[in-house]
Amino acid sequence: MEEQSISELIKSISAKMRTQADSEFKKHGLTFSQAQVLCFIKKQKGETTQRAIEAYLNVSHPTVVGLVTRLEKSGFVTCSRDDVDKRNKLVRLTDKAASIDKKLTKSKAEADRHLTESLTEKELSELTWLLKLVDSNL
Amino acid sequence: MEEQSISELIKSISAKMRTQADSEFKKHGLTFSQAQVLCFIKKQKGETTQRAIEAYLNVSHPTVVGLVTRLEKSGFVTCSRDDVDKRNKLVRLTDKAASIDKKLTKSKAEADRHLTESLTEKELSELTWLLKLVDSNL
DNA sequence: GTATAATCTGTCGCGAACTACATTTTTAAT
DNA sequence: ATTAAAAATGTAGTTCGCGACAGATTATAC
Repeated sequence: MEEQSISELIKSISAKMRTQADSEFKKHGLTFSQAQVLCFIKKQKGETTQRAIEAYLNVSHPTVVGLVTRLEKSGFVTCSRDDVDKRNKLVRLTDKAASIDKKLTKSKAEADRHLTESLTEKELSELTWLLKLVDSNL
Repeated sequence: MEEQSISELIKSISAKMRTQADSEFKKHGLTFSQAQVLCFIKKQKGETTQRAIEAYLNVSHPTVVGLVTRLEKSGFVTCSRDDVDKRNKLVRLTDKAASIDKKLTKSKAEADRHLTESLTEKELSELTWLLKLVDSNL
């Protein structure tokens, strides 16, 4: 209980956060990771490649394959080959995904709010800055 | 790239950290989570229950079942029923686990060091304090 | 003392993440 | 132009994490 290392702390927070976020996104038939993907595609104006998702999420490519496959199966995206560069797989939002976009943004904000509700504005910006520093050096 | 929320930051750091830690512990035939379990049992003087592991790691009980099962299979722990309270499953370190104990502690410290090498002492203690605050309010 | 509730463990099915290996396509080198 | 390297995706197999449900044991309430 008492002596938790920084690695263990981050792991613990991350796990709890994901569990709560998953439960929040379950309303829409999504997980936190899947919602991240949808929001990213939206930012890319509705179309992107798996490689770009991989770079954004900082995960390995087999992970992205799994995410996109499940999103396609549940009707949130459609996929096709890029005719210009056939290595690329284009991933596009469906109307179904576009229609819940605002709710997703709201749920994401809610997840963040819940995570940091015990912090003051100053503490939050301090924490954000420190985390970005750690992240950029990994 | 630019606007990463705090939830996404923590997720990203946690994933990278775990990947690097897993690779560090691979030398001993272990994962980061498994090493956490072994270190906890050691702190409990070599014997504990699954329930205690669950509380320490902050994970669900099916997760612990899996961890303990795999640790047993690879010979780091042995299990038996508690005769006093037959609901409890006692988990004990084997000689094999005890013999690498110091190396594990070292590897854990190394994982932490790597995670925070970009921070000053002051920043590190500030970060630790903030993370503990967030964790305790989840 | 018996019924009820709480506790601990187990199983099932799933999502997400990894590594390692393979395939296809494009780019670069010579 | 051929060959070699790089890039994007796919597959197989493993671990870790979850929720939901079930079983066995202990504690509690009455």
